[in-house]
Amino acid sequence: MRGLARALGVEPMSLYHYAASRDEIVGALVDRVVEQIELPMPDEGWKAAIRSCAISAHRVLRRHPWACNPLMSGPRISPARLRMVDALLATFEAARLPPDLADLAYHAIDSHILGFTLWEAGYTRGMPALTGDDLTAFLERLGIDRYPHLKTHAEWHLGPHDGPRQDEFEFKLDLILDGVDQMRDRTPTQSDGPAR
Amino acid sequence: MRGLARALGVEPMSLYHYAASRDEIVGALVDRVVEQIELPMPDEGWKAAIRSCAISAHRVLRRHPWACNPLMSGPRISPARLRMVDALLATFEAARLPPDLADLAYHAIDSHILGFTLWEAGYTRGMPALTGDDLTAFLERLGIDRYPHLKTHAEWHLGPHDGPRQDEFEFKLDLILDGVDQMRDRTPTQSDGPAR
DNA sequence: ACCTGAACACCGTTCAAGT
DNA sequence: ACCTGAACACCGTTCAAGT
Repeated sequence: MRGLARALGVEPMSLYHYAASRDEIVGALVDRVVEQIELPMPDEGWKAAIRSCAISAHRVLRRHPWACNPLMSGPRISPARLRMVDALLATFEAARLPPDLADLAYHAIDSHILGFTLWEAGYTRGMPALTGDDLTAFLERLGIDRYPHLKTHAEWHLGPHDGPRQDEFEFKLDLILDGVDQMRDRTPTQSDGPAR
Repeated sequence: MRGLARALGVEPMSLYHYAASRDEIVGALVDRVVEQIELPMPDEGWKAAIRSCAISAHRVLRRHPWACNPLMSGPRISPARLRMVDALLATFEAARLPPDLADLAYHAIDSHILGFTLWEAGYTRGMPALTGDDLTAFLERLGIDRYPHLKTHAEWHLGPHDGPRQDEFEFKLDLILDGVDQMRDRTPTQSDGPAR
């Protein structure tokens, strides 16, 4: 509040003429972020549609990590958020997922988008570009020798990992999508035929 | 700080004789939480071991949701945390996962535990035991009719879901574990034989 | 060694008073 | 209508001073 007021060249209390509370302002800002997420395009198949929407959400939220916590805590009833939820559910429905599987899949995707992005933000913030020497010194200081497998893992990280690293968000996303896809094949829909 | 001091019947500044900062106290409390998580037992197979450790972590963290954010943001170098990370990596190593897959799997599990639990906490906090009538009124007020698929989904939630609901944490956890397992089978290890 | 009073630099927010 | 001064009830933290 005070910072925003200063940026606007105004006293903090003036803000309360335009917004009822800090939460209202944060909620509006979150909505501007969520608006930027590309909605799933149903004509490319449900998996590809969900996939590109999730990747878009991740890319957008990575630029605004502060928005993850407001989105996760409390019922975000912002229009953009509702629109996105509706579009995701529409995609599952068009794919003829049975409602209980659609529910599981939707929650899995939603929690992956928000949870992973927040986890990732904390992770990269915790590792502030430590170069090799600083990192080894850091590791020594906290008694890395008592954790041999962690040490091996850290040494592997420092070595030359061959080839481009797989994107971790997409890795986990595909595990979810492929798993749901397999369950969909095993659970026949009401019409009992493949979705067309 | 002030609340803790009041609970101890002491002035806030006295605390700084025992701890350097608020973060130090929070870190110590987080460690007491992480200590309660059951470590993976290697003799039951890597999948079952990781699975029961993750479920234990979820159960513990669900009782202390405030610990998720401190665990995610910043490098938690607490002993219990390091011990758990080391045990997870040891399990992947014993299963002869190639290091790049072990890295992906470990991050997927870690982000699932912390990210999902935090997501879940916000979700259940946002839905504070709304009974049917309150919820329908709430839905009407925010223009649910503009989101038809969300409306269908909400109505399904209100109806009688047949059978016991699958645990969502375990659902996503198994998607990760099974997916990693399949990738392990496709990627031969150095010794080129099945892990014994 | 252990505790505290006074103080500092922060928060979000209210309300009556200004123009 | 739009802004603000003064004030309130909060934070975490420091430091010199108490016992």
